[in-house]
Amino acid sequence: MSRGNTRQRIQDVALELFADRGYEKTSLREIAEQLGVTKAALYYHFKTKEDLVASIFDDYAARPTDELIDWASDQPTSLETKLEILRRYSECLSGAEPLFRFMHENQAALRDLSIGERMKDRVLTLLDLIREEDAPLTDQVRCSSALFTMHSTMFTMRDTPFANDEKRQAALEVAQELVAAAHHGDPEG
Amino acid sequence: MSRGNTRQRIQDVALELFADRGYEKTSLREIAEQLGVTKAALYYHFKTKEDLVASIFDDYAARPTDELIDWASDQPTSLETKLEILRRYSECLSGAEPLFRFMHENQAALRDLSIGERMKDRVLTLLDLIREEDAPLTDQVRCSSALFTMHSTMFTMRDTPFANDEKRQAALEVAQELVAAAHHGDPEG
DNA sequence: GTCTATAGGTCGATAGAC
DNA sequence: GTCTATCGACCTATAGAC
Repeated sequence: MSRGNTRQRIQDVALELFADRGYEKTSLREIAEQLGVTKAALYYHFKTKEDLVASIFDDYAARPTDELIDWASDQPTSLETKLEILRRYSECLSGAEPLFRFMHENQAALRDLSIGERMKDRVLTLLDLIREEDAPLTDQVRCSSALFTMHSTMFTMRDTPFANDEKRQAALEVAQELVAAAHHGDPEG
Repeated sequence: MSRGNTRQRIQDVALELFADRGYEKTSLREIAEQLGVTKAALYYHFKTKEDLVASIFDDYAARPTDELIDWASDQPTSLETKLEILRRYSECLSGAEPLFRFMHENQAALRDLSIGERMKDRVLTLLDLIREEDAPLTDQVRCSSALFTMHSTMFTMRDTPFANDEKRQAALEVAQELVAAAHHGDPEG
């Protein structure tokens, strides 16, 4: 039962409950109960509730996203690079779907926590990498819509007859199309 | 000070706090304090906290959206109709921007409340009106992305040098473009 | 319509035993 | 590492006076 992986077991149970019921409605008592331990045991591994949720963010979202940003920063700012950024970001998302859904649905709750600001920083950095600074407003909307499309498609259309990977692929396609349209001006050609 | 408009003053202050600090973090005590009354006075006008937030939703979001849906249901399902639906929905959004932002950022908190389900119903109805049922997945993503683009553009890009109406117009343009692409198949022509 | 007062409960967090 | 026991703060909601 209780080996050296307790820390990660706490993270997993916490994420499941956070994503399912929301951050504020999930109490440390519930997390502890589901694990078969007490609240005090949680406090041995994590200093605070915020510390717990931040550690989940670090391990499952911040690290992969930072790697992507690091890679992208060394690339030329061509359309191909942008499309590849989207493709890799799509992979980040699918590797941590419950976490991203959780962050998406709990923006208000996370706003004052460090994780809210840190996630926002990363999305804005990605946005800077795929859009052109002096592009017209419509093109900027296309780029931010591209990122938002990938974010939201995983959570909406949940009761469609399509598989998750199909949806992710379709969202990526639409996102790439939006960025391509923003890259060389008018999509109608 | 206390005339017959107390009910709406409560709604306004509540919405402001809900949008600013989040639903769960806003207590009835705070709302009452900001109004210069006590919690008990709030309970005279609204049976519960959920009742209060539902009344705001009814007055500022449900009613305008239902009118739009009623109108749209009597129209032919042409591309022109769809584009007009988006245009009118954009107006709904701009007429109740703080409320929609609040709902967007507090999905997890509102999920178990009636308002969560009721908003979702309306968005799905709108989605049904602008997409084709047997369209390929990519086109369905385009349509849901169109709605999401309008939703999100008001809240993201908050520190851009563009005015709110400009952004709303740009979001509408991109949304219409997405639905047009979904309507007659391939956007590349 | 608004008040005071409080019931009845949950929360995050800590101290200290084992 | 995990436990029991508890603290102080805060919450929604209600009862009843004015």
